[in-house]
Amino acid sequence: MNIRSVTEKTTDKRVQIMDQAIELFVTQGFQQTSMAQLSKSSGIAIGTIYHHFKGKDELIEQTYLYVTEKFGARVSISNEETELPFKDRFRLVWIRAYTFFIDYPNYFFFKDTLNYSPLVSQELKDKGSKYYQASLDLIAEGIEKGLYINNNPVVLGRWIYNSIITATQITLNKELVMDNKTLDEFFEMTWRSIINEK
Amino acid sequence: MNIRSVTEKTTDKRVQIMDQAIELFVTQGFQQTSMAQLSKSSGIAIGTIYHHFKGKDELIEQTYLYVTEKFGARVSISNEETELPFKDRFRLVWIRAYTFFIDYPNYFFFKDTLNYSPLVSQELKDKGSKYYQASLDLIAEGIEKGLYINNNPVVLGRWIYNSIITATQITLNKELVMDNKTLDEFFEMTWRSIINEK
Amino acid sequence: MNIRSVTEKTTDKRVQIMDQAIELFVTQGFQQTSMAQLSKSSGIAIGTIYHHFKGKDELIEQTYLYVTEKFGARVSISNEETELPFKDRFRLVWIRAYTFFIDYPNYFFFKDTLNYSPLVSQELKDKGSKYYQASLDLIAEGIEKGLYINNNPVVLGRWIYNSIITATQITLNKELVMDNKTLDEFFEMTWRSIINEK
Amino acid sequence: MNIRSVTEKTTDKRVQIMDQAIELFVTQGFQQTSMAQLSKSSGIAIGTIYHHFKGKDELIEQTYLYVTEKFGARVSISNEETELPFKDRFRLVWIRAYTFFIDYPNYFFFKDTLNYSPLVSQELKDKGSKYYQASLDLIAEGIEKGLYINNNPVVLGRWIYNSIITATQITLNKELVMDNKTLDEFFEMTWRSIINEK
DNA sequence: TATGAATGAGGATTCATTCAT
DNA sequence: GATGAATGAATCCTCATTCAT
Repeated sequence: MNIRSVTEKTTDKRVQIMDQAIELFVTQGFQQTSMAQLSKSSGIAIGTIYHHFKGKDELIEQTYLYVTEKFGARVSISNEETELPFKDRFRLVWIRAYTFFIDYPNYFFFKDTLNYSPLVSQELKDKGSKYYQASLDLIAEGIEKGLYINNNPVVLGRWIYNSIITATQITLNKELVMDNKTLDEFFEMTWRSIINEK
Repeated sequence: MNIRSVTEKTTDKRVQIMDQAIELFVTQGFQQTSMAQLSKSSGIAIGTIYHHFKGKDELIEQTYLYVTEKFGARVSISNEETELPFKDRFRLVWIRAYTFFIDYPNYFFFKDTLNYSPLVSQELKDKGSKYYQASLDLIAEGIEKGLYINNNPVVLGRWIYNSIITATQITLNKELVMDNKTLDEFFEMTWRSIINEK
Repeated sequence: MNIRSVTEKTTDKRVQIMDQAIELFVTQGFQQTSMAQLSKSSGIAIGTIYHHFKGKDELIEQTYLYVTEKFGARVSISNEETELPFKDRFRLVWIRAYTFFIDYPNYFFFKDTLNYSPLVSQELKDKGSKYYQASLDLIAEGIEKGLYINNNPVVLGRWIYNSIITATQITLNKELVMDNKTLDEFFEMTWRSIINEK
Repeated sequence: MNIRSVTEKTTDKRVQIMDQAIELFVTQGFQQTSMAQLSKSSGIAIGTIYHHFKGKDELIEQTYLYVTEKFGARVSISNEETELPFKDRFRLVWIRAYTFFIDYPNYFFFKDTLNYSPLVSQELKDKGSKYYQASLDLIAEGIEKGLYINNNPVVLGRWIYNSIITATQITLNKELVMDNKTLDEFFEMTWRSIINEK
């Protein structure tokens, strides 16, 4: 059971740098975070940062992949769960994505900001999407089975992802106390909006 | 019939500056756009820009209000339309918001980017929201009438706004040819997800 | 009698910067002279330097032209002198070039170093050579009249220029006391090496 | 017959490093060539380079001596040639210096650039000049015999060296096709300029 | 109002050198 | 000897802002 990872070989420094970078990026934004500040607050010499990452852009890109990989790991379906009914698996993934973001708000803000930034190329997004391929397969499965109203995978992907984002934003902004019941209502809102009712 | 406007007093320069600013902000981002470049590409001396706007931050804020006002103007319901059934008015607003973004992609990107930026304070957002108060009232009306499944105005507001954003993104990214039928399906997807079915 | 000049419009700062730059470049070399040091020693803010010159490279280029122009002005033949015999005019130019370098040793070192540097492109050299076009014409005149042994203008140009450089180096390095008699011997050495003796 | 050499003890690495260094220095300049790049392009770890040379300055100095030694070896007069007439020996040395530079253009550019650089101290130049002592002796011999117009060895040394440099530059810049006849004319131009004609 | 030269703090990046393995 | 990760001072350059005209 060999899990390949971007961070696998990394003993220390690389991950240390990225973890601190996320912290600062999220708090202050990309532009507002200087490499000097990252160096100081991580306790790692600025030259060392440049030894591990070609420049600020590469640092951001690598950090994006690092976070996306963690996201993908959380969101996957285990072997035993494969047998569950479609809606249950769908809910599982939806809820796991949501709880991942709630557990790691920084990762959420980091990822969310990057989606609206030219700092992440389409190429990089595609590379990152491999980490949560299983979730994309789930959408495809529904299309094959003719479960959805709209059968365009891009539309569905965005729509579902946006629903998770919205739930997360509301929770993190404390605009609503998100207990289990409310969360499930939210999920049902999403489900209802895409599924063909018999 | 007094229409108050951010741009009212402005004869020329102010609007010229903001229009060019939007162009550059959208193409290059806020940080990447320097005041010097704005001066050069607008043909207005840098000192003059500072006569009209205290600084870069104020320029961004004012431009945000300028765009938001235009958005609000488009999205409003006319007097004659007031008598239409709720769903029709709801659809009208939804479609108008969508077409506004499609007509002015720059305004869309500008607004969308700012939502994820610390450059716009909550205070400013609240100020801007007055321009599309009518749309918020529409949501409130639905709540009063008990039409929705979920009655939290914040959740509803975000959810609906996100649905418009998603449709716009898909169209502008040319991920889908958005003809009238497809667009209406998209609207129905949104409507179905929030409305209490009898 | 309108003399066009690179430095014509310049009131102050541009020339101040270039004069100080030459001083530092000659003493320390191009790479060893930082823009910060130039700013400090000239008393001109670093931003101002960048306001007048796009970057270090342009500063060096412009300074090269500035010096070359001064060189050209010194080396030219006045109207009255046009009537002098060829050898006298030739000597005039040779001696003037030499004394220019002796009067402005910094200009000499600056120009000499740049000749062996990739910092000055061929294009720029050609541009600069316009300033001493009259001297090049003098060489051409001798070729037409069949005075030289070797009739290649490039060879002649280099050879003559090298003779001036050599005399200058020896004088400035104080390897020899260069009185008028010695200098004239030096000139004759050059003359003899290129002229067809009847 | 013990020939001392800078490169004598060197098995491999030292010379490998210097050869690659010359390549880079000539192509890019001294400052533009970083030790890291030298390490990468030579395939020798940066730490190893520092084992063989104290620092960058020493590397340049040693490389200067390495090249100067090669130059000296080429330019020397063999035992059998000692009996030749003065002018023939003079020509032999002049031509050999020229062909050395043509054969090893990199060595030429390297040496030529360093002559105008503060990186090589007078002390080092003197040290290097031992490698071509025989050529300097040839000049002295001419002075003793009263062959020259000008009897200053420094003037003569520079003048002659400059003549070789000029010929080399013209050839390498392809400003002239340098066949044997042209080259000999060039040599005669030099000879004529310094020799007392009976 | 309008102009644009002048300012200098701050940012990204480079690179010679060291040292533990 | 050989290696290359780690260091941080130093460098070039940008840019929001001011102010005299």
